[in-house]
Amino acid sequence: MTEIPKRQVTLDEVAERAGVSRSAASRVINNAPHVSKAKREAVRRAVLDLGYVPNATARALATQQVGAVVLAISSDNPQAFADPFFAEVVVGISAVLEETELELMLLLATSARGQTRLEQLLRTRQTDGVMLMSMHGDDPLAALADKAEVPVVFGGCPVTFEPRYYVDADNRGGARLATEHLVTLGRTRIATITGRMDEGAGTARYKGYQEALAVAGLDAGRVAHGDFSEAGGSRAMAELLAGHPDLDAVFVASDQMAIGALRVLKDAGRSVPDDVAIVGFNDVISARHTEPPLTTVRQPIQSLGREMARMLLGLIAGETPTPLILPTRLIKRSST
Amino acid sequence: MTEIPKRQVTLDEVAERAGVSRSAASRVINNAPHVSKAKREAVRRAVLDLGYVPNATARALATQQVGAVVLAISSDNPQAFADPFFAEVVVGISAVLEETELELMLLLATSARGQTRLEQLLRTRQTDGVMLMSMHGDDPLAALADKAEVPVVFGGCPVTFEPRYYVDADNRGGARLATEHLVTLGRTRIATITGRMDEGAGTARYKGYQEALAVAGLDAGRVAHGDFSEAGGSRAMAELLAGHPDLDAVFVASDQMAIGALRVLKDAGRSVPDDVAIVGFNDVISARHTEPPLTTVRQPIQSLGREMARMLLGLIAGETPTPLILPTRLIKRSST
DNA sequence: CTGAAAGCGCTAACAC
DNA sequence: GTGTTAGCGCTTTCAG
Repeated sequence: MTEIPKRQVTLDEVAERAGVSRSAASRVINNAPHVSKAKREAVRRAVLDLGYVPNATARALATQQVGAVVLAISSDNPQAFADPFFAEVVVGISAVLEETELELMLLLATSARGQTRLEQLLRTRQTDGVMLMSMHGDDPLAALADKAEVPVVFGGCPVTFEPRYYVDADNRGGARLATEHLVTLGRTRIATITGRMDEGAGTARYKGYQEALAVAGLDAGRVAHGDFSEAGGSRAMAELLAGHPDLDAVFVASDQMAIGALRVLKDAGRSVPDDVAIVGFNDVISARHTEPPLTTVRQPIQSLGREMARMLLGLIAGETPTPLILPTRLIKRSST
Repeated sequence: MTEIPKRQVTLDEVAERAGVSRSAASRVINNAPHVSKAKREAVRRAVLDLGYVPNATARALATQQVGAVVLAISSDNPQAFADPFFAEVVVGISAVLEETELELMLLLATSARGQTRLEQLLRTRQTDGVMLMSMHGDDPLAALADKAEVPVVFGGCPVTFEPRYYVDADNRGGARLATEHLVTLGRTRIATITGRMDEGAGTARYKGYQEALAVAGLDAGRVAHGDFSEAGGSRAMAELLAGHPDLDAVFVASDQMAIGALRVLKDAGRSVPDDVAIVGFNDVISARHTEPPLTTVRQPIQSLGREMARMLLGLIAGETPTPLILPTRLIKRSST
């Protein structure tokens, strides 16, 4: 570990030390052509000796490229980000970005302040690109983002429109998978607890449920709406039990809600899976530890992050990527 | 929503539009003194008309302040960040930063590349400050960070040294609380599953366990080491059962590990809490859904994030904060 | 109170 | 292959 230089070492110092002009030094550092081998070496040594690291800000100002992209979560609820889901997305994004020179900035746009910040980010190109996850349907920022000059990739597809660039999990397919599984098991009175219907994931999963039942010729009328939260799942399950006491299976649009539903079922004296079979969605860690362990649909969350980052990189490089739908698959455990 | 200006609007344009000099415009925007009320107004209007937003990069170059701080997670395991713990920390940090002009950059320094990046960040003041969570004990970066010119706040206290500035949860106190609770319940053969002993949280919790047993005059010899993971918890529990079959309680240093331990106990035919009482640590969401629900020690994770951010802000402002220990408390559920 | 001028550190045309 | 010269957009002395 070399000593820590007190002040910023400038390119001029490197050039002087190496006995070359500043432009030569600059060329070497950005390994551009038109520099003799000798000077190249001299500059290299000077860089090492002096511990030179280019000033990113100055470079950004000169090149008009910021060197950073932002992951923006636009939500009306500050706690939304606490969902382990995002941590996984971030891991995926970060893995891809680590191989580039780009930094990752995180923007939790929940207050009016944050929203304004995100808006400015989109208007003024203070970032090289943004990955946006918008958590409620009528988010005006989402529409604005899709038209912004700055490259924007959506994580998940908003319910109100289809963005130019996005990557999403196959929510509809996953839901169909889950529901078909219930059908295969011989269940005939299959209910569903939906997620928020103003989120793309919520509507898509509901659609998948309907499709599967239509194909099987079964009634898709046993529906209660939740909000992806555990408490919401409990509420919806109670509602279902009251309105459709005959149900023998439930496709629940998220594991969190399934956990809530499980408790209500238990309190009502219905055994899972004997009386009622349950399938969740997401395969969060706790899905393995419920009683009984939850059959659920797994979506490749880290891949989601990775692909978002890759798509953004492509966009920045001037490519025109096409939207990407990531496959989901059924994880069978004992709740069915 | 005003129209989106195509190009960057510059300060000069604002000045021209307002009919004042650039310096005057600049002063208004940074609300510095020495500007007549009339010009102030004119500039304000021009800003609004043109939709001017200052170029952060240029400003950063001129002021030598980046306008961004970084949260760096230094770890040997890329998956470490997937722990919901971090998501919560980020929520806390973000809440504080939202009230400032500072952006948050996220650096998951897991590969050699990331490590280098973090190192450079510390050497060259390319950031206004860093919050560092170092996930393994002998991290050379941690020591380097503590001596860096850049303001650095630690999240959690490393084992090898005490940083100048850090905020941590009261791990030792929490562990003592948990263990004392077991003592109060009349348990006398109390074992522990520790976390990684190269992390501050691991050693501190172990120390708390030892202290509580010393005070009670009980034997603190029933120890197995885990690594904070669920699988590690299972392994350690099996080891404990083999070596100390007489145990009647276990203080487990994390909920994840407790979940693993619970399963092993169940497989071994020991009932919880009748045969063996269990206390975990962290109060993660899944702790509420284990069978039986887990008694655990809650630490204020979001506060941890908030306080880290506040401390960093103080440091940047030139203050000299003192380290902060956040209180923990026991959450009683049915596993004890 | 006001404006001109000199940078911040780097890149990129442009002539040689 | 080489160095000189303008900037990038903003802040900040410094005279007036």
